Amino acid sequence: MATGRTHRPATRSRGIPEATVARLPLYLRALTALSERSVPTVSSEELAAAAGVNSAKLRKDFSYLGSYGTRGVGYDVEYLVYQISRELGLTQDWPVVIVGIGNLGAALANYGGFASRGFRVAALIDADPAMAGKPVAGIAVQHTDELEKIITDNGVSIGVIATPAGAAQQVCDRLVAAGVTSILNFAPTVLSVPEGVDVRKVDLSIELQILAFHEQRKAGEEASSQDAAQPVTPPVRPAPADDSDRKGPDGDVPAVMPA
Amino acid sequence: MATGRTHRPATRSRGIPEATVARLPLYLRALTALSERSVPTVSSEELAAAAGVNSAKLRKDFSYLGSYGTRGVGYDVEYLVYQISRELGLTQDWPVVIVGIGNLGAALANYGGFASRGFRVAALIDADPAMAGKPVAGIAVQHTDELEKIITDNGVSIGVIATPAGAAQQVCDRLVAAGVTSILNFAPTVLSVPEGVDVRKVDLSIELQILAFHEQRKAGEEASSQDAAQPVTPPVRPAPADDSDRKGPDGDVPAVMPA
DNA sequence: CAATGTGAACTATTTCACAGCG
DNA sequence: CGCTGTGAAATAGTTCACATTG
Repeated sequence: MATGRTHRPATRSRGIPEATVARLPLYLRALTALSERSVPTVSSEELAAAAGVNSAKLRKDFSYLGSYGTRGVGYDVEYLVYQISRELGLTQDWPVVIVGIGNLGAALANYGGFASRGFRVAALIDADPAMAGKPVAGIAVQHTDELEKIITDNGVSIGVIATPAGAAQQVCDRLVAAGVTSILNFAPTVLSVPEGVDVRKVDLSIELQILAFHEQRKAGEEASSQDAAQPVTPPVRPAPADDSDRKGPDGDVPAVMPA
Repeated sequence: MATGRTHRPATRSRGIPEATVARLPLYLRALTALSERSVPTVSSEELAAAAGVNSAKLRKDFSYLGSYGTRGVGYDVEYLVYQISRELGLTQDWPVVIVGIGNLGAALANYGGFASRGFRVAALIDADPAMAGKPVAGIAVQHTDELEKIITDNGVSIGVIATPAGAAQQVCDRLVAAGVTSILNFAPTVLSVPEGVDVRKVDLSIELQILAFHEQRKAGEEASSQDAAQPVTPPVRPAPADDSDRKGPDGDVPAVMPA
């Protein structure tokens, strides 16, 4: 350390903060809806409401892209759709492969929003020989053996992994070796990839667990202590010298419960 | 402003930062894997590597839960599994309903990770009368008419929306009215919910677009300008007085490009 | 004069670096 | 002596509030 720049800056991309990038698709979707209703212009207030953010944030976000609004008027819908699309790289075609055509993979292949903006399902790949040749969403599934060739031939740079967790890292490695540099991972595993490869994950059970956390809190606000049964293994302190040494998160209240 | 506390603090939950909460499921998964391999203890370094974060962050995260480690040794795997499970509310049973049993809904219903930790699919609900009674993942699909009754009878507080975008808000409203206070939304729409209801969204096309953004940047680093064809509508400036007024994001360089 | 664009203030999150404990 | 737990520093992200402008 101490060498000035750390391992990887990686946070801002081209001056555009990551948090902003993550919201651009949201704005784009709202704008597309307006465009379809032939709305010519929107104010930051209106668009922000449609995208579910507040207007100051939206204006700040847009300010990173440039000055695309008109003071006193708002933003030209069509123009902004184009600008954001371009910024996101959606004015070009992205061939995508989906690996793992189980329930989820098939659902993804059938998902309309896939094809809509710039993305095109170039191939469906599965390890099961029995799947090979079967059409899913109008595309014949190909065997994993073909993976490298498919990637190369189609110039695929984005791969979607919808395999079981056990196969994900291996598939990932092969995708990366074949030239894929962006991966969307639906398998419940942490993928390790070389520098320069982006991974985003979509994880149902993580999302549910986060909801459960907040849900539990809500319940706890009404009835202070625990309520439901505890069907899970009881808490056994590993091997402390004493017994009354657990330090709670707030302050230093010992193991004794007040209520 | 000036009134001290703003509209809603909402950020920290019970002293635990939201960012930390979002990582707890990751730690839990890594710990569970260690537990299955009968590993008794882990250091923050090892666990962090398994979870794909850095060790300082992990230790800080755990510090919000309490002091559950042993200096010089590390963390007791079993004990930590329990503590995190409890913190996340996974020591209780969460009945969940899935609304919209299309490709995606079926995939979710079949997803093993669902049932694994604390979550139980209480019902599958679909608006298509033809689906009613059909078994998906071993559970008979019920019609939307039953929604309210199902929620009430099963004490469901978490709902998963896997309907088409057009139906999502309506379904959401009904879920909330029936008592659901946490929603996991797979439909590509912004849901509006009353205060006190949590919504998390999982959105394939947003994730892809974020990847495309970074992918485009990578390509741009090698060949400076654009490369592929532009099959989308050209950029037409709405109605400015002049023509050379676009202000780029960086500094105040006019429309003229140097290279 | 309504609505953008943006410095400045504030809040959240990450990272550093090291004291302190088992 | 190795590893946790944590203040303090650094970075990132959000919100305020208002000058500016079409």
